[in-house]
Amino acid sequence: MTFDSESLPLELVARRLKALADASRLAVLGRLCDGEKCVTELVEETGLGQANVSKHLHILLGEGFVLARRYRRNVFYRLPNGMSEEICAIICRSIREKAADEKRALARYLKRTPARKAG
Amino acid sequence: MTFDSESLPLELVARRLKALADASRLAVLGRLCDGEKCVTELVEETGLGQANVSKHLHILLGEGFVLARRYRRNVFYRLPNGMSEEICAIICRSIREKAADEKRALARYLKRTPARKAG
DNA sequence: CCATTATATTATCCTATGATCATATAGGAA
DNA sequence: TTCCTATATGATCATAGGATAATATAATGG
Repeated sequence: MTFDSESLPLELVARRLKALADASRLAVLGRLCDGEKCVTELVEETGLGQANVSKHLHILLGEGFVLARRYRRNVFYRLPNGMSEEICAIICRSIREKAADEKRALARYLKRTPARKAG
Repeated sequence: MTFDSESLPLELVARRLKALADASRLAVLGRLCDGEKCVTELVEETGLGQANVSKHLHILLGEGFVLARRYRRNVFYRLPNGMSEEICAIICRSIREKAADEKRALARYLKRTPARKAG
């Protein structure tokens, strides 16, 4: 089956998706699209608290959405591959398609029921 | 940028991902891979409570992961397109790759430090 | 060693979310 | 209408998850 519920526990899949499904973590990943960044840079660029960023990175690291290396006092994080971009591209596309659908539906509706003055 | 944080609010993307990121909802979607099902069938096949299934379907519907049609007393739900399968395929693949990586790492480790009797 | 900087961790609070039970609504048959 | 079935909704509870502040740990320079 497509969802692999037999071979892979759904809990695992859900956990991995959950790691992505947070606006702050998406913001962090977004900043890492520019390239490797240390925690302090991510804190500055996202406006999130340091502890907060650290924890989000921990979650992302645990699910393999980022890689880390230490250099001197800094820990640099980076995107390991195209996985997260791939997923986000799908989601973004689906949101745009839905918005387009709703726009068309609204247009049809307005065509049926002639415009009236607002208020 | 790859994550589209400029053009699409990350909250929207996160919300859509959250709708997928739940084992019960993945189970429901998995059952729908066979084809259209009514709520009662989904309740039987997943073992979840009826109210529970209804609510999960509501969430999935709201984010466009399922479509619904009423026929007589039943409401039939179905998958609209390949979106969710596509995402789950990526996640499943990434989990398998991670598992394989960890297996290789363990093998290397065992090679370095010779086996000892357990306990 | 101590001081400083960078990151991680812990404790806490608050909100969001999932499960369950009970109830409401919708659709159809008698 | 009344009854039955199918689905949705509301109330409640328990738990998970995110934000923050304070503290701990790690790395380096003096």
